[in-house]
Amino acid sequence: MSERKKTTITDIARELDVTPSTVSRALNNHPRISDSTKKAVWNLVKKLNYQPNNIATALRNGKSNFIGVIVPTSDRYFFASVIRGIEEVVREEGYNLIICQSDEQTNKEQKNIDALLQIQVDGIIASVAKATTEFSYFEKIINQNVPLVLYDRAGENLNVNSVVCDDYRGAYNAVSHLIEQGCTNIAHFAGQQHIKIYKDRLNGYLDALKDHGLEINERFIIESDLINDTDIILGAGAKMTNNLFSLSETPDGIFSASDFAALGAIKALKSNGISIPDEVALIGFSNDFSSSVIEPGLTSLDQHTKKMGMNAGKLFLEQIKDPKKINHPKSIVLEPKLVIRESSSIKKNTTSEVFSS
Amino acid sequence: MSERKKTTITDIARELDVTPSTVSRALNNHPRISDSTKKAVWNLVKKLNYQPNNIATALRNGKSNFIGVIVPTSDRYFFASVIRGIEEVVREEGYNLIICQSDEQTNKEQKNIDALLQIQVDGIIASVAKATTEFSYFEKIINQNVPLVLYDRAGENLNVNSVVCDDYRGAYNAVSHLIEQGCTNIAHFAGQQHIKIYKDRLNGYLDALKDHGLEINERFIIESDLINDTDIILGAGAKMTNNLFSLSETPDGIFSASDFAALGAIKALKSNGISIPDEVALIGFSNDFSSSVIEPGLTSLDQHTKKMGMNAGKLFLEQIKDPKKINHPKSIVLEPKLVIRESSSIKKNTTSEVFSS
DNA sequence: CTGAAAGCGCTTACAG
DNA sequence: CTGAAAGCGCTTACAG
Repeated sequence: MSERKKTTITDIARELDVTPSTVSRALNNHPRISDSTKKAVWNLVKKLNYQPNNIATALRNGKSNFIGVIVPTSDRYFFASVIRGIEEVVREEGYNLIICQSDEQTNKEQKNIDALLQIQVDGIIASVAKATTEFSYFEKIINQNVPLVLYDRAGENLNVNSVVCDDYRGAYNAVSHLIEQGCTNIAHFAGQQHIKIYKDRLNGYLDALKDHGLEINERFIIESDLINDTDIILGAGAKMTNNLFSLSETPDGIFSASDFAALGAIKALKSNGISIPDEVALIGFSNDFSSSVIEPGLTSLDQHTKKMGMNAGKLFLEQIKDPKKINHPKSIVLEPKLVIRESSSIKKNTTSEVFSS
Repeated sequence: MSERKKTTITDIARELDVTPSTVSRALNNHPRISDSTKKAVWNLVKKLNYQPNNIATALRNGKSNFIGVIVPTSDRYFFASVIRGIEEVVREEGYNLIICQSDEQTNKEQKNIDALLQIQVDGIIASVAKATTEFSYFEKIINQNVPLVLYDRAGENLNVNSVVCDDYRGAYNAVSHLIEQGCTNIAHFAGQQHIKIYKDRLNGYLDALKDHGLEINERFIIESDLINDTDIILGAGAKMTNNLFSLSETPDGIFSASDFAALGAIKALKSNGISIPDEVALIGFSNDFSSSVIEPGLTSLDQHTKKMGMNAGKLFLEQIKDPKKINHPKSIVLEPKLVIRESSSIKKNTTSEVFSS
């Protein structure tokens, strides 16, 4: 078996009796290279199946054309969709993505950041791991003047470009919708409160209750880590639901900060013969594909994940093109869209949405 | 704003009054460097926050430590899980993954391959796009002596390492299970027959019928592209089901080569008041998360996706370590596991699996 | 229109 | 134990 033999610019130059400089320029379509040499070079390139060595170019140019993307976990539809959005935008400008998973753990997140910096990425697009409470590692990126864009979960005090959801508004609208449907005792499955998105969702919930003159019942607010493991969170959602319904006073609505916990709740309610949405209406968050699969369909908040990715990509490109702008970082805020399904359509059970999410 | 200033080995050398050679050796823990210099180097590395430049190392060593991974689409749980498996195995050996999506299209697949080769990946792990019928581009990888490992969808005549499912056996077992449950008229939602996995699934279906003395009804075999877009395939599954049930003779079982088509079928059957599994039993393929969400739960075939990824990673590492072995490529075949849920439990409706997939 | 030369940051065979 | 030198494959300012 022959060695991995790769044709180089030098090989082409030798064959054509010119210098590597000329070949390089021909390949880059430099204006002051004659058409005849360009043609000769191109022909030979085809014939020898020459592949430029990006690594060498990267070293020479100080630009790798890599963007590091950190996702807390790629097992979820949410993040896969964000990646698609990023890719669509940056691929056109010749960037390749290096995707890393932090698994929601701070130490993995830090390892990812170090690895990406060593690879000399031109920028990092990240969503902060749930466990992370302190952002010095992200400051490390900034200090090395590597463009950083955060999406969905942004560090509150980091002065960087970001694209996030208006979680407060989403929660507020969801709970208001439940109230409009006639719910008066609405429970909330909350996430860990050191994470901004979950704090915002809780606040949206609280303010919607207040603004509608409803009382807040502390026992109806259940905080948990809303872990991403689908098997576990389904069971956890069911357990929280069963706990809720062992109270003397029970809710007639649940707003869950996670779709999966809400799915577990639906399963638990059904197996206890509690009718949805008539006795209890539910709303989840994220509009995962499975919320259109379950019956009754789960009302949820679509976070425009692909759009989120595309915006993150755009912010990155802007920052690359005009590095000074970073002194005035932008935060793009997307308003989540309430996708209403059967789980919250108490009165007007008109068209049940079956085949689209 | 200061330039992106990166400390280099040369900087450290100058500061310590030694040569870059020494610093490089110290960093690589070379045995013939004194402990004192090593210590001095390490201290300065910490202090200056030195990050080795992997790009330079890659160029010098002719080894990038990148592995290119091509997935037909990362929107699906299936592939996300494979990636996890690969990553877990190869990360330990210092490899980073570059993930590309072909979106099931041959031209994107080819672009991905070219991009990966230019980036000088040390190997490529890929699953062939559905549209691809001819494998010259994969031969290009092989001709450049870049290790290639295929997973799930392998080119039939490509002589490379691969890890695949025993789709024939999985289908055979699924259909046999339906027959054991009492089904005698079993329909099949088939995929495109130029793709080996779908051909194998069809053959497993056919042979199971034959071996159990059941007749084959051509009108019960419906071929389609089983497109990955969840919204579309749900509707398509429903439509195929409605067509089936407009025939004079209707099936009492459906074996679908795709989970999503089966989900669509369940929705259609339910809205037509046809009871599952009593009147029609169903089995899907892939054991997507959503098959445990729908009610009744969809029986499906688990493909051990993470294990598939881990095996692909291992095959790659083996090949890197002993390049000669590739003359005798290995094919690891995983047996899919039938995960039985309510959709196929006609008689023995014992324990309904609710919170685990 | 093309060439000669230097350099991106690292590593390693050769020498001492 | 350490240094001087060459080179990985490319690009580009300088020169002609």
